[in-house]
Amino acid sequence: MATSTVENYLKEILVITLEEDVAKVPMGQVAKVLGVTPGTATSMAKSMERDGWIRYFPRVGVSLTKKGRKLALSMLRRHRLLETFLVETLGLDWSEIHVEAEELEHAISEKVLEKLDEFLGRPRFDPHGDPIPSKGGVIQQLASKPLSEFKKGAGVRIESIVDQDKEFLHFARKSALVPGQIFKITGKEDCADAITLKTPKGKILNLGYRSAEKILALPCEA
Amino acid sequence: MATSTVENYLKEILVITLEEDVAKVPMGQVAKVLGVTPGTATSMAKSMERDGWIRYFPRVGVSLTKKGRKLALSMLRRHRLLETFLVETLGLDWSEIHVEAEELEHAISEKVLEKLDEFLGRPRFDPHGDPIPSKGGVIQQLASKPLSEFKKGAGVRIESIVDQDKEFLHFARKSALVPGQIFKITGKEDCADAITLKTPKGKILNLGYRSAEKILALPCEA
DNA sequence: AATTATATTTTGACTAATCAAAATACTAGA
DNA sequence: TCTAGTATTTTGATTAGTCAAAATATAATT
Repeated sequence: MATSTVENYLKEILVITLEEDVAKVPMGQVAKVLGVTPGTATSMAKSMERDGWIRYFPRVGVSLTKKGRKLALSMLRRHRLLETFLVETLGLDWSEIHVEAEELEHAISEKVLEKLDEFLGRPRFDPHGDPIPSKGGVIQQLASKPLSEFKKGAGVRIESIVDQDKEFLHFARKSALVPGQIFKITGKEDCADAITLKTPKGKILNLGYRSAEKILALPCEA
Repeated sequence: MATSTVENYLKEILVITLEEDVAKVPMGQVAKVLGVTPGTATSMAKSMERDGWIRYFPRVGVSLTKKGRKLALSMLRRHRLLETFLVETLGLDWSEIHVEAEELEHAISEKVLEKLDEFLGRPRFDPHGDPIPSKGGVIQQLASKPLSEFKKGAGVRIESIVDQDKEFLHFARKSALVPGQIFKITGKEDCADAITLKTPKGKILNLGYRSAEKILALPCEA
């Protein structure tokens, strides 16, 4: 049985490998996303390797074993289903759900999760637009990319917001930068580090690259 | 901030003081309900006293401080609201909800709890019939009533014995008719003026109405 | 290649929670 | 009152998870 600390480590390692498409995650990064000192991450890596959750390559990083990946996917499923529940059923604010789900995901049993999934109508995407892994651990990977990588004139549909920062999420929602929303990229100035978006209704929006990188989108008809 | 272990100790101490109407709970009982060794309960008592959750009287027992009682009531509220949710909304089986709520109660925030309460229509009793403490920490005590007034099939928990007659008290104790004891009413014959009770262990007990009127009980799960 | 900077690991220490088993205090019966 | 039995506390040890700071390895720069 994994402790909830172990569950957190596994989930974060999975998210990094999915997002950055790397095989091994360096210890520094593990320490950073989990908010612990590097030494702590190293000692956790050792005990998690001892228990068969991960493989640990000294001075290089860690990767998930089959067993570890399975649990990590289960945690991601819990997290995203809970976020969906918190928004859809309880009406919580978008910006609050991450923290709440972070706690609940360790306490909810497989049985309750299944009931919840059924109650929610077996959703396949969470409120951020991120895919919810199936019960069997299959996760649908989207070929979405940051807004900053689209060309001028392209039509895009927002898929997800990468950043979990409360203020940024709040701003995003205020600006209709939410999953499913469609925009046209009307301007792109590399020198000015700025992108201009336009909604189908004609509303104009300006974003810096720093922000545009945090918003993933798929190409679509404008 | 209390750890979830501390939350569990507080909640169990509260439940005992409510059910048995005592001021101090002996360490042996604390150890038993929490499933730990007596030594563990003692050392927890000391550290919880240090942190102001309880008062610890060596060789006697513990009682809740104002701060401890407040948190204990909040835990009881969480627990009972969650049980209600699990039964009413997700349709879990009655026999499963306790264990599930036991885990979730430590992970759910005040904010989510309020939303859940609202979603459930602010219920005042949980599926077992136990009262749900209000947000402000007020718990409605159920008015107990004589055994003779329950219906056949009801689950009851003995609250008190009205009669002070020595012989009757002796008989009551021999028959396990003591506060806290749980029975199911398996038979009720108005004509024969008789009630049949059954303990969880299957022991059968017959009482006449004259006696049944002297025993006060609360509804509870059988 | 030598030096500097950065990332990682080690070491030693700490807290919370637990157990087993020995020691102690209390209680009830003879 | 003395003793036997029960309840409680102590003691010493263990595990998980953490930090700070020193030590070490690797990478980058001159």
